[in-house]
Amino acid sequence: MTKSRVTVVDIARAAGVSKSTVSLVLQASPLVNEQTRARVNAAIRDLGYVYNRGAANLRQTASSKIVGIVVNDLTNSFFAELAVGMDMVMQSAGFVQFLANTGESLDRQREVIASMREHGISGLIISPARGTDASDFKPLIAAGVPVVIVVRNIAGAKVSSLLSDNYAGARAATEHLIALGHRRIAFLGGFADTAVSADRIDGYRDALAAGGLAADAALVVNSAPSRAGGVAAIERAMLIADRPTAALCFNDAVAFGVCDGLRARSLEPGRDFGVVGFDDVIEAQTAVPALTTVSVDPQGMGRRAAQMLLKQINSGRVEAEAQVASVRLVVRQSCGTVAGPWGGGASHDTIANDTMGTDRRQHDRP
Amino acid sequence: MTKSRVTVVDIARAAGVSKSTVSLVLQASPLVNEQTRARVNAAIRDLGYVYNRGAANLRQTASSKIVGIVVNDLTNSFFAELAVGMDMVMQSAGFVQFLANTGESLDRQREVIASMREHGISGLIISPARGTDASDFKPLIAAGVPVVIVVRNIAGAKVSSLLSDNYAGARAATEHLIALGHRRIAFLGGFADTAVSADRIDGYRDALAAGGLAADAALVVNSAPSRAGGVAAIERAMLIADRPTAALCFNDAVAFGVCDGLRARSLEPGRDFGVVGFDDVIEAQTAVPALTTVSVDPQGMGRRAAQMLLKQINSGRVEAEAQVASVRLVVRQSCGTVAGPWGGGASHDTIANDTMGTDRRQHDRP
DNA sequence: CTGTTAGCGCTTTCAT
DNA sequence: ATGAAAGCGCTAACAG
Repeated sequence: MTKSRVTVVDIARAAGVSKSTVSLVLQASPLVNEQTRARVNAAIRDLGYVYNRGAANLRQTASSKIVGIVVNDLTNSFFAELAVGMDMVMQSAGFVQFLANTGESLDRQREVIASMREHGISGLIISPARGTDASDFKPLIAAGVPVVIVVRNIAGAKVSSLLSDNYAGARAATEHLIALGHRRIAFLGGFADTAVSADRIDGYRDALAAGGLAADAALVVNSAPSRAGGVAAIERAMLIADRPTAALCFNDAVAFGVCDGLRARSLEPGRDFGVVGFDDVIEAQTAVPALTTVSVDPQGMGRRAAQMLLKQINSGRVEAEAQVASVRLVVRQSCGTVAGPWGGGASHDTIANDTMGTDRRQHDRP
Repeated sequence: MTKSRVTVVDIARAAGVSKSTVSLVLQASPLVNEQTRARVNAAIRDLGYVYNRGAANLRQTASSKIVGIVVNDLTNSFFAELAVGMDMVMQSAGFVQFLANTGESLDRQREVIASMREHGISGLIISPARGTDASDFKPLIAAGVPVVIVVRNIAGAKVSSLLSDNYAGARAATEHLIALGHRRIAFLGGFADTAVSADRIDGYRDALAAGGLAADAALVVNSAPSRAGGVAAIERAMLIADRPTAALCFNDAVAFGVCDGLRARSLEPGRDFGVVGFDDVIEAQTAVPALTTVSVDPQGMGRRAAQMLLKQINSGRVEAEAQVASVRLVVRQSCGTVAGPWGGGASHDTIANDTMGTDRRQHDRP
């Protein structure tokens, strides 16, 4: 019963005009008579016509209004927020987005990128899985498809990237803990083989050194960057003979886990033990009042990445512009029961509002 | 420098065959000689050919290997997990997915669905924004595009749906609190105008009635279904003259907020005050040991919804099958410091493992 | 302002 | 087992 498919020619016939006129109406061309336009639009409504972008795209030289977004762990609120930020600007720009989660699998990542290419994406934003190689983006950029790498840096990839200032954030956080009088400060969570982790640990170490504190390798404990990982990490950290009194956590999930673990030992995070999280998520800002975090505003970062991509798509130039997202240390006012030597002070105080360096080189598109 | 675009005809020329043969190779047809196939594949590799699914789809009668996923709040971990579950089965099935976040905006939802249709999705999974009307899906189903509604029921929509058993979950949770000796039990968080909220409140009320407890309207307090909302809700609840001693929370985010709020008043959730959350998220399972939750396994639900959709896409029939996802009450072992009259017992104990009703009616596709 | 004509890259009979 | 030709739904010249 349902007609096979309503096409331009159907509506052309119904409106008593030719396909081309219909096409012009569809593109809101000013070259068409008001009367005809009205008749055509009526026919479109009556017949329930839906525009076929696939066909249009085949003919047109313009790009496809589709972008791809690939993330390594959508389960992590940080990436969910990031995706939401991208979604906002992409929707506003009339784009629709493929979204794929790799779960850190390089195979899935490769498949998914290939698939997106076959579907004609005109740009890609990716937070690469661990172990991603710069060469994985070669074909894309060779084909003139702009790519924006976010969150994790890929050395040697000649594409745009947007990274948070992990070194500065970790350093500021550690200095904050030192200023509060802590001498045994742990770095908890995350895997050592990522650039993100390396940068944060560098910042942490340099702050310790600058503060005249020795770096004890035992105080750096790896774990999954999850809440469960945080619980495990703090438990291992507390086994050390000379226990830490504070910790910088790889991310917020780890920090939450550390808080859980502390409470299980009757320690109050913020009073008895200093905790600083990383990769702050919006909602968390109202949630754990005693927790200090290094905030990177994931939604804002997502929006910015999306804008970087759109700029390239619209200009037709693929660039390799490295941007660093600013990062700020947020110290929350401790609430009610929690009060002690630290954390009782400023509310949402910005300690460091950091760099936003820009280093651009661009190559023209062929 | 980069060639305009490599097409089948280019690789046909390079391999010394015709387009049709190349097409056969691409479809892994057995009708083609091993030798030719090899030459063609070599050419494909050499020229860096990428298959154009848009063009293929235009000619082909088959469906598009693209599905749409629309959620109302990706910021909520529940939906992020749901999306991850869907992503898994869609990727495995060789599909790629559009994902859009509506943020409860009906306008955005309409735009996004229209846009996805124009791009030729062959199916849609949607967690509808508040206020979505059944008629919004009419055009889709009229066109033979299968739709699966998840999480929130839309009365009168003649499409498949997958909902969790909110009534049974809320009822079991409330009965659990009653069994622990609570007499003043609040229902915290969520907006009254959603079916989800209504069902949960019904389960809560019926459990109270069955337990011989009066339903005090003051004990039901609405708030945003977020962590911040939970803090607000518990604060309002504690203003009541005859205070509650326990609460069933609209979702996990609210429950976390309630815990935050309790701690701010020096109350320990689980010992001093009974808290039950809803919409349990995987990671949370290891995270808040003292919290009882009604678990709906969002990833599993996402996988199941995706399978429902794929079944319809592959069979070419659009059905209207209502499924109810099972729900279970999980009581976690209280940890360390927390010990008291309740919650000190079983770990991950399944109190209610509920219905999985299935009611199917199907209409043939035109 | 509107109609004609010619493809975009692919699949698909139908011949060979 | 392979080739020739037609056409999917649309846009882009170019005529009128």
